[in-house]
Amino acid sequence: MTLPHPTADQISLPIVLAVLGDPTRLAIVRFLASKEGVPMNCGKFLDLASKTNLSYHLAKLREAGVTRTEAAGTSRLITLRRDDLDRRFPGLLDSVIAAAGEDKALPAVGTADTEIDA
Amino acid sequence: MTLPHPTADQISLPIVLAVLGDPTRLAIVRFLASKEGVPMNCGKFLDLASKTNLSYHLAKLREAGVTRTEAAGTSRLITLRRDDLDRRFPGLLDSVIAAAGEDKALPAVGTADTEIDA
DNA sequence: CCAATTGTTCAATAACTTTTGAACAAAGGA
DNA sequence: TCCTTTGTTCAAAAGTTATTGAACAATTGG
Repeated sequence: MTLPHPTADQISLPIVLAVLGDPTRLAIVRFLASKEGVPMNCGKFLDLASKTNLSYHLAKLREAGVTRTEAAGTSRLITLRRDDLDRRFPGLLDSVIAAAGEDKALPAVGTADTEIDA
Repeated sequence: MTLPHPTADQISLPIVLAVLGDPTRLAIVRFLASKEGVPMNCGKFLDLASKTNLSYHLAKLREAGVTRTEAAGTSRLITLRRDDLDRRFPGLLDSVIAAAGEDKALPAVGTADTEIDA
């Protein structure tokens, strides 16, 4: 039931970078970061990709150690592993998120549909 | 003759992250960062990959805007585009390089062969 | 129990990336 | 000029990643 997650020291920098290098996953992470503290389920990301495809990308993020996924009834709660990432790679997550904000080519985080029912 | 490089504002975050997510390219960037100021030609990276393969990876880095490549006789001078990257994505390059230093799974930068003839 | 909700798995496919060797090109020194 | 050095290009092969739809599983509410 409990899904496999790497421990903090198993998190690999190249894997984290490669995982964040995908625009869909970067958008997921930005959205998580913009709502830190608010529990997110997969459905919250449905405007970013199809349900099946989200399952794939969320698994990639989890396996890389970027997110934590916990079962909660029929839903899953997805959170950023900010503590682990900050301990392991200080400043990295913040600079990536800030950089994403600076990249005019990227869509703004938290668009219409995803905003409802916060 | 002059190879194509993106302008600073054409540099894309997801592309930079994806490019740095490859272990060979991350090693190249770490090596460049450890020798900033010292002009590097492709041959300096020959312990990281074959000549042909290096040509491929160095082109990726250049096209992403991470490095600059200038022709110099029969050689090419490769430099990190630190100024452009820092202006565009403040702190990102430094945190990636620092993170690479923290990642015990990555090989140490600047190994034997690459050290000769600095 | 039944139905709805939420998300996963599977197999197929498409698309991209990496790696390789052989052949080529340009510059510079003997 | 010829040879060496340095690096590129090309086509092929191998490997990897992303995307899709159909089928499945688990939980919860009626």
